[in-house]
Amino acid sequence: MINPDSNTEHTILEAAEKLFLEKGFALTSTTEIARVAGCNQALVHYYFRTKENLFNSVFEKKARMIANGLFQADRPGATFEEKLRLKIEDHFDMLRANPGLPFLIFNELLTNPDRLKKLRDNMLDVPKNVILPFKAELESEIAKGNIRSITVYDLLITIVSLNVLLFLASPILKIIADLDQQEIETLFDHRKQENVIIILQSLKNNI
Amino acid sequence: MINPDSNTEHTILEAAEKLFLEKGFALTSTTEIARVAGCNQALVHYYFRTKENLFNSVFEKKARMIANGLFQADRPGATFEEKLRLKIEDHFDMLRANPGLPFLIFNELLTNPDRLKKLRDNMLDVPKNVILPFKAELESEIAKGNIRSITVYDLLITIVSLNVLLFLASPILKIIADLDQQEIETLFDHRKQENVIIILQSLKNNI
DNA sequence: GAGTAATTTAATAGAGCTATTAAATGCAAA
DNA sequence: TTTGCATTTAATAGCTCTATTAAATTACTC
Repeated sequence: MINPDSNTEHTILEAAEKLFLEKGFALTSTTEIARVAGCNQALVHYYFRTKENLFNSVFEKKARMIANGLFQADRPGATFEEKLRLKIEDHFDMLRANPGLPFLIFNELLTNPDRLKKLRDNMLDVPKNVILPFKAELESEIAKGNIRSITVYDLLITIVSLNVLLFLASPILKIIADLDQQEIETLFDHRKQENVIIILQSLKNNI
Repeated sequence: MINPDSNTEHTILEAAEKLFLEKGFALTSTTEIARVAGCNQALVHYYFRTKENLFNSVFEKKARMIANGLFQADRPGATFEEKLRLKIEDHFDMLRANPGLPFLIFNELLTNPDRLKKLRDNMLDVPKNVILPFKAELESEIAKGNIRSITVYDLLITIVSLNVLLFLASPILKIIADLDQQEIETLFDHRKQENVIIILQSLKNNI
């Protein structure tokens, strides 16, 4: 075929992505990846040499996607409240489109300190590009007395906590509470609005 | 020694607990447990027969602890707000005393469906004993117009999200934001209060 | 169609893991 | 001191996994 973006390579990457997202790095074998991709196990190594390389391809692809999700196009005319609502909802939608991602990230970063340190070094520009502009807007609102005093880091931790834990826990919730896929989707719709309400209400100024 | 609660067995259990909490079931080998416990690898199997048994011993011990944490002694005189505050703080303190627990639970329940189903069957009485009494109080407050309309499940999801994700993410936060242990402890103190504020504010009725 | 390079396969080396076994050691009562 | 039982050790069977290799097959070029 002489590589018109080698279909096999792509198939392997997709199989790996599916399995890594389901079970993490350690519990996924190259043999299983090959089985899902419908090819010989040696081919996985032929295209990616090591399992580690293959994992990094998946991981970096996903990390890039998250980063893109954070660099949202800004809505210039909107009020702060409207901007914040959209930020929360965009973050929520990104997670909903990639529900296995929180598990993968937590699992790998917590069990593999090297990966964590490498990530930190690749992330050095995030504060400047993502956090600082938002920080300025937040502090302006606080100065105007529109919202209570809070750091941008606290607000971010709150958004991430409410949005991420839902997707992390939803496979467990699904079994424990015996929900079908339809009910899970309904829950997601509902929690998206609930998370917005919680955060907006929690910022109100009670002088 | 003829077993005055076999010290070796206990040492192995502690080593296993430490390692399982750090790295989960799959990444912890009985060889490594033996190394940390300072004994021969075969001894791990002599006392617990299988790695699975050993893991269950650790897991059940922790699960029992969590359950005890949920069955709080009630404060009969307190207002609903005060009771809720204490519930959030107790939950937070339990996690703080066992910061590795959320990782262990998520990791094992998400990668091992059997364990999840077994847990569900052991948990059938939790709704009745823990949720229902709280549900009654919550609905009474809503009826009185003291707080906005919300289900007890939403409130619980919010509490768990805010409290759990902090401890799940703190090892990552520690590296990314380059915090020392003192700064982490300060962050925990602060977030405990912040989580209470967020939840109480989010329940306010805005008629 | 021959030749060449890319792709795919089967086979396996080498490492690590769990669990078992048989033998060695420690201890306490008879 | 011997006997019996609990504990500990060394050795290893049997398995799975990653990665490599050499050989086979396919695709493309001339």
